[in-house]
Amino acid sequence: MERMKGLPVLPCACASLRRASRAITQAYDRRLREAGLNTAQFTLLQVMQLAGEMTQGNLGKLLALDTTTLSRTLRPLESEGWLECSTGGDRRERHWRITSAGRKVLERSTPAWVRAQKELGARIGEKRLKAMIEELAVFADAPRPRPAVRRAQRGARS
Amino acid sequence: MERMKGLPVLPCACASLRRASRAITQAYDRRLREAGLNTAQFTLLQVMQLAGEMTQGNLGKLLALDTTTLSRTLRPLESEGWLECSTGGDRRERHWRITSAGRKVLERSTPAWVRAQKELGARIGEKRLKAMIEELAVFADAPRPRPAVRRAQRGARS
DNA sequence: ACCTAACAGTTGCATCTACATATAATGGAG
DNA sequence: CTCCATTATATGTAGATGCAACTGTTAGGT
Repeated sequence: MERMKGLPVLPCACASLRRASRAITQAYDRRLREAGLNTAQFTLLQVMQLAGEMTQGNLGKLLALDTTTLSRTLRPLESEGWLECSTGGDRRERHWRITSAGRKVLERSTPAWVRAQKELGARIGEKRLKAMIEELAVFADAPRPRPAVRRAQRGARS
Repeated sequence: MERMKGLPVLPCACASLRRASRAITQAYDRRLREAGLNTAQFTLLQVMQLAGEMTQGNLGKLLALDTTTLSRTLRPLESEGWLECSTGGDRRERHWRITSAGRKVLERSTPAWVRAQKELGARIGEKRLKAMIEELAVFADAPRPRPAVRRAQRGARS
């Protein structure tokens, strides 16, 4: 009674997630493209706007993104002058924040994002969309990056 | 009452999906790595096993993957002898199917996949995981690739 | 039969993503 | 204070992903 047909349910949770992620990303990218951004860039700006200053590592944890990935995806945004960074007391850390230019780009592209999200909400149902968003946060949090195993990896045992 | 803390809910459905997708993919990849595969490859084998022979285009629709992506991700699997393809009556099409070698690799790696999925189910709850998988199929289907707009794109109007 | 639009897949190019490894900075044990 | 494990980030390398543009094939209208 929900849908006559559609894509088959995949047995693998990960494949299901990746498929949906690709499908939705394509839809959002098409909208955001009008604003000259892709989803990854828009997300970084939006999150930095909401979260304020953050270290690169914490941003990675927040987005479940490898720090090494951020090293490269943040650089273009810095070059554009949308984000900036400075070192804190700990000189290893990079503290990132959005600039006023970045806020301007974010504002300018937000209507495209709203449109994408509204279109999705219209198809799925706003309530259902909201439920999904909240559930996804739980899933993103579920697989902790293995607290064990890591340290004894190459620690000189000899 | 659900969880004391965890990752914050993101406002963007797409960002939520992408974050969860990255997090879960990393977990599955760690398990599948023991078997010498990554999630994308395992998914292709698993789907081809379940779906039987398919054209590249239909496989793309099934997985919400661009055909051009499949052109490249399928090639290594063909080189390994895990998938094979032939042209049908329509000589444009490539009909793909899993080989017996592919089935063997799939069988060999399935325990690692089961372990990853079990671990996720243990954290989230089996019921909740199942519900999520089903809901994700609906989401993957939601954003049809805009039937209109496309054809009149570069059609010689002059 | 012919012509043209639509279609299936490939290739060029760009970005995202992550693991292994390297470098620099910190902090705790002695 | 010195040494070494840990931490934060960068770089090398490699795969996934998609769009634009291209080639070859099919089908429909004339």
